[in-house]
Amino acid sequence: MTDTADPPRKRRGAGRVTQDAVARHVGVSTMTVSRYLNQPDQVSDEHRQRIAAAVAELGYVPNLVAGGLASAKGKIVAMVVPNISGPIFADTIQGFSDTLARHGYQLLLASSYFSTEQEERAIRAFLGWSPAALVVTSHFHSEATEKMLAAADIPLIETWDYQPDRAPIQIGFSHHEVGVTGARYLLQRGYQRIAFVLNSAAGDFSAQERCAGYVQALGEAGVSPQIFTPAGDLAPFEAGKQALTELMQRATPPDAIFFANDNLAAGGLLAAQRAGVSIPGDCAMLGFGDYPFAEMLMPSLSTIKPPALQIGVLAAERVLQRLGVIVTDEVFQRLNLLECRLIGRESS
Amino acid sequence: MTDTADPPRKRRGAGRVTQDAVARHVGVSTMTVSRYLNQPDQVSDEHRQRIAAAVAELGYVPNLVAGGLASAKGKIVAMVVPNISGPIFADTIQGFSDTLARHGYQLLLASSYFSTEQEERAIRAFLGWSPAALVVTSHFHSEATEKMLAAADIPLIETWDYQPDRAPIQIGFSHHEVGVTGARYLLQRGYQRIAFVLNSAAGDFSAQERCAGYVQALGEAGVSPQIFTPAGDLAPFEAGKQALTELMQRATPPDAIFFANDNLAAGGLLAAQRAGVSIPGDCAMLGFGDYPFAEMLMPSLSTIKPPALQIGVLAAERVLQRLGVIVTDEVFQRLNLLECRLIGRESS
DNA sequence: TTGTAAGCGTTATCAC
DNA sequence: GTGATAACGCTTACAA
Repeated sequence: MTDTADPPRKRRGAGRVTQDAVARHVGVSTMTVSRYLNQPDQVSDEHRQRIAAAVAELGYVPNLVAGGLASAKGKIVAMVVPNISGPIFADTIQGFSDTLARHGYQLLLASSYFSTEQEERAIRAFLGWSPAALVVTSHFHSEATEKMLAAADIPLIETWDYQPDRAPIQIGFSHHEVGVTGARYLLQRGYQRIAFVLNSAAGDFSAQERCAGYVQALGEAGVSPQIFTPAGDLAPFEAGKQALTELMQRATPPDAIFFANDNLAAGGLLAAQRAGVSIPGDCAMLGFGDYPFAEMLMPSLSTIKPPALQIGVLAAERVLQRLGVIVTDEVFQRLNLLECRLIGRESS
Repeated sequence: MTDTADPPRKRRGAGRVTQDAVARHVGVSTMTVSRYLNQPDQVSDEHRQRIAAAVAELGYVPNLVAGGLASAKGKIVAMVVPNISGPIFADTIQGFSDTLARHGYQLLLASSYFSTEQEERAIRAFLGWSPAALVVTSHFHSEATEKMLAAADIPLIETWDYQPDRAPIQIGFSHHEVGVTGARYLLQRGYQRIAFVLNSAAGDFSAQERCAGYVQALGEAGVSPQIFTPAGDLAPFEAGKQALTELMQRATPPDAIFFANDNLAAGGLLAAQRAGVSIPGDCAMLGFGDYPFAEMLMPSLSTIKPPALQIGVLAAERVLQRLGVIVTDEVFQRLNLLECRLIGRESS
């Protein structure tokens, strides 16, 4: 005998196969089935096999909502990124999601479009699902968000940023260092009049940090910086065109340009070709981001590649460590400073 | 007086502010608070205001997990895509996520990498969260997946595909039509020897459908097709280079090439420049996808743009309609055939 | 190793 | 318009 009686028809969860159904099918209590699912070691061999068979036969799918409510912690992790499309964060999301999935955790995702208000809305909604952890981008949040995060008491990770003084887990790189690296690279290759082109989006603080690094490196080499700020209302690609055109018309045009990102650089490259400026002969170019098209341009674009995928993977690993899903011997690393990689191509 | 007594210290949900706390703070029952949240119309003005104040003061965040368990339907929608990064699906995810968020629904996301097995795993995990709806890519699923989906009894949407005969909601476009459109466009512009370059990834059935459309259109015009199949182990960009090199060495080289996607075309473009083949003078080029770099290439790439963002937005809208969140007068559209747009640029 | 009992925080139902 | 009560399906705590 396996089954006992028809379960009385209930009002809600219409016909869903429950743990209880499996338990009765096998002839054990629901706790044994629950243990089979969560701590199989504590279940006898015989029960393990019979429960496995029943699960398959009945097509039982554990109700994670009920489990989450009972245990006050669901196997779900929430992430807020500025945007999903766009060349920057997609790899981070991908790495994060895949690593989580491998360990049975699911990803709850929303985008903020660099608005702390939208971020706040997303986080408020997320917290309702009692996620096991929360991952955000950068350290810039609204006051209400900070309050919620403090009250939530779950692992919090800030990515694409590195603020050692802040409490959350930090996973990112130094934009300042990127500026230094790029500038030194151009200096080493013999360029003397190196300009920096800022992003047209005024809110891009990271770009300004990269610029500061550039200024420092040039200062150390005794070279005077030359910063170009595009009109704020232009799309980056157009802003890059504008920058190149205006810079090359100056009395002493630069012999190298460090663009705040690859979109700007691509615009610059195109404008250069149209204007008959030889790259890198007349002027070298360096971007940031290693967007997918960087190697497809003519000439291919030298750039600095941020560890986008690695940030996502590491964020997931730190989350899983904090949750005890992954166990390591090492001390837990709250601060994770990753490195960018300079990729020299034809444009420099 | 507002508060009554300290809530007894419970074992689990450590210190979380509950609906009950809000109710006691105001002096009503939890049901009134619940109604305030879900059907505010049924709550008196006075209570509405006092509850609103209490919610703000206490920092109450509704526990959606508990709500989901009680009502057997959470405000969460699950989506499986082949990949998150990559130029194809990111826009769809973005549009889907944003539209959902605007209506208070959250996105649960996973990627399948075109593996029905991984898709099955993701869907199994998702169903545990009783999502309000499920969105997948294409109609190709494992048997077990089909069974689960049938049993789940929630709105199911298949995107980036269009199979009128299948039961789920369909949102996509006709790849065959894309092939026809592209070929006719090239014919109209006077090209006579038009080649088609397939994708190097053998599993790309959509590309083969586009190719079939190309063959049909050429047949109707009395032109014989010329299909090039790259080596299967090459990355698309490299495959494109190979294709161009070999095609241009033939006795009668093509005067136009229709590439299965923009990555292939970009490779072809680069190889052409290196080989001194003038584009579009010696040979025109047409791609598919309108990847971000298409307009940045030299010459800029003519291509066919799929409605990626629109697919995502429409998927969300259909979900929300089916759930009754959005109400329209029109009859519900189960079949949604969208159109691609041909973007003529310098390469043709 | 297994079972019993008591919640987890919300909503459906029905009564007032 | 409001409230009492009983689920929702699972896990924690404790007992055997």
